[in-house]
Amino acid sequence: MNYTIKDIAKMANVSIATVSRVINETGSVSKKTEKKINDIIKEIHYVPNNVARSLVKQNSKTIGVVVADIMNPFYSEIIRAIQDQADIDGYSVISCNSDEDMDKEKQCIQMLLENQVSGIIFAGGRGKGDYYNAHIVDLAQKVPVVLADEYQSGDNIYSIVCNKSKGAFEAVSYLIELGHKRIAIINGYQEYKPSIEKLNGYKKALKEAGIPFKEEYVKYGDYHVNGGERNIKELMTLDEPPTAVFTANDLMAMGAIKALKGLGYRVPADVSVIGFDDIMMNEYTIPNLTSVRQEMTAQGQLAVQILHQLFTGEKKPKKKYTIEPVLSKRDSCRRLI
Amino acid sequence: MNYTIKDIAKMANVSIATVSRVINETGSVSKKTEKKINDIIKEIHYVPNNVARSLVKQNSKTIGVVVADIMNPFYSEIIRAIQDQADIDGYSVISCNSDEDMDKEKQCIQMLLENQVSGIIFAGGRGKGDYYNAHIVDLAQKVPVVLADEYQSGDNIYSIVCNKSKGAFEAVSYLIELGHKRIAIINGYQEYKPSIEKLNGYKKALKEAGIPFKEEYVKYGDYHVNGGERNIKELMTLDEPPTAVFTANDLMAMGAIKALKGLGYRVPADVSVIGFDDIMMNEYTIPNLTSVRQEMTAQGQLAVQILHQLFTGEKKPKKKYTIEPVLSKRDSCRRLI
DNA sequence: TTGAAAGCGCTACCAG
DNA sequence: CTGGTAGCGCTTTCAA
Repeated sequence: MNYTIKDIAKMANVSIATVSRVINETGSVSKKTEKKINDIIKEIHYVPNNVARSLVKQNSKTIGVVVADIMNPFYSEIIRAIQDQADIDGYSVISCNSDEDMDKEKQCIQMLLENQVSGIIFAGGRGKGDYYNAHIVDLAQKVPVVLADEYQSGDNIYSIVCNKSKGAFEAVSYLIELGHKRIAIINGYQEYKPSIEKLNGYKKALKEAGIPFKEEYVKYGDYHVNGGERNIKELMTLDEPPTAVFTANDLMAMGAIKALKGLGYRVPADVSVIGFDDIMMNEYTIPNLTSVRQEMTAQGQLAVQILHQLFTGEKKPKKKYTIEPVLSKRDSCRRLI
Repeated sequence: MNYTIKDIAKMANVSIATVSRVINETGSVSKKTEKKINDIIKEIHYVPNNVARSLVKQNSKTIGVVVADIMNPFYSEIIRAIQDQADIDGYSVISCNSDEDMDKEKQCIQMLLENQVSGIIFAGGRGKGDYYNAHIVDLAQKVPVVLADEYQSGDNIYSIVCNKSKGAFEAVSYLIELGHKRIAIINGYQEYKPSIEKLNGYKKALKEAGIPFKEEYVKYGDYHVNGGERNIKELMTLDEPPTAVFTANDLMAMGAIKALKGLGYRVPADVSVIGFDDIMMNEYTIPNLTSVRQEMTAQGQLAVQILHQLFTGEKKPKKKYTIEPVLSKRDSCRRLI
């Protein structure tokens, strides 16, 4: 059986109002009764009922999180950061997976709303354009929304974006610095906003170095290992196969490395590879993958902080935050000899 | 502003009781009023307030999950399975990370209890012995507890364990089958129950094959990459270095592979390596790691099903379920020539 | 410094 | 088939 403040009140011969006061340290209570009540609380291992509290306070102190797939290391890291920051700021988090499926995403949102979450964080993988975001704009009328790794304008919507164009630019510039001129890109879904940005960064780096852009060095994959394998194989059959390749995420980079080794190329001796996202796994692969880091931890923290600022009103958050990418140099790139 | 059943009642000119009836499909309501109410619900996008419902029903339909670290791929997979199954059975899940720290774990539990979770699932990484589990036994008086990948007796506690001894036995037997005789083990924390089981399986396999057990082939690591690296380096300095090594988890296997390559050995040509857990990452490493799979997905599903059976009373769950390990053969082992 | 009481949104029981 | 209402555990206002 679970004790309630009513039980405590009876045991201490005071009213429930007084008990509530000492639990919440609100209002004044005599030292004596305070001690008595606190002793009882300890003795019976009283656990306050957050459900009741949420109901009366009209505030659940709970944050909802929607990600594509919690098993994907990219999202695991964001979720972990969100949970840690939520812990610090005093929120619980309920999370769910959308698998980038519209219906599932709507189901997630419904579940979170039913649970009266105070705000919802969406983390990545939803850049399917305006149509896709229409329901987010609606949602934001009910509850503040934070988009991590994506931008959407609208009332009550806050965005955290990573400068992907710059990330791509730095990655490709680094390859150029290493002496590479035949640099390919295995990009993400074509016409997908992040892909466009990455392509822009890629082109800009080439342009600044005076290297002509070649359409045949541009491929599009599906962010999975297979996409990396398939595309690198095609690239290596070109008359002038690339000596370096930049991929839109790390899994495709791994696929590329795998395929290259299969074809008898050495990485990085023959071909340099650089990925995007910098998932934890990169420290374990062989060779350790050089990658563009999007600071997922910072994004997750910031997402919670934005909501917290909103709830407490202590600070008015910006509508858009930009996180600068960082190049994590490891062992998969080498100077062209 | 959020609508409540009161609003709906007013709009439909009925009592809130009637509205509640159509929402929950309980009690009889005339077709006509039912339609009227349902129309209004749709029109105003009514979202039921689960917090209020939980309070009166004394049942939150929420499950709490405590894992060591959601970023660890081993746990991500369990969490994902838990979330999927919870979705099917109609529960929300609140999860938190303990980092295998006793205080943090207790904090997690407190948070979950405050949120009135109907049951709590602990997933792995807590096999620190009876002392460590004392508070779990207490907890189980308040709420049913499921331990995934661990056993603990006690009232209201349900366990799912993987037969680790058998897993180790099969792994080592497989190496023996491939002709290896000098087989080392890089185990987990010494005196840690899973480590003891794995060592037993290892010994049993050797014994059945008539291969003498050698103490010098037994090492203990910390489940991290470094542990694998350090230990394999020591092993390779032996007069008779092993031709195959079995590690207690996959990260140590990766560390071992990395160190072996650094020392100039080829994997699997010179040394075969086999891991434990079979995390998703294994499909991406080079070579793909052969590993003992613990069916985390099945464990997560089962954990939720146990709770569900308990809540509905439709079936009395067993106190202990055993999941049989499966050897995932990949590319990191080769026949000894 | 304290208590009584209203009420958060909902379910479930009892009457009609 | 429908409505009135008690009450889930708690916070908060108003009085005392």
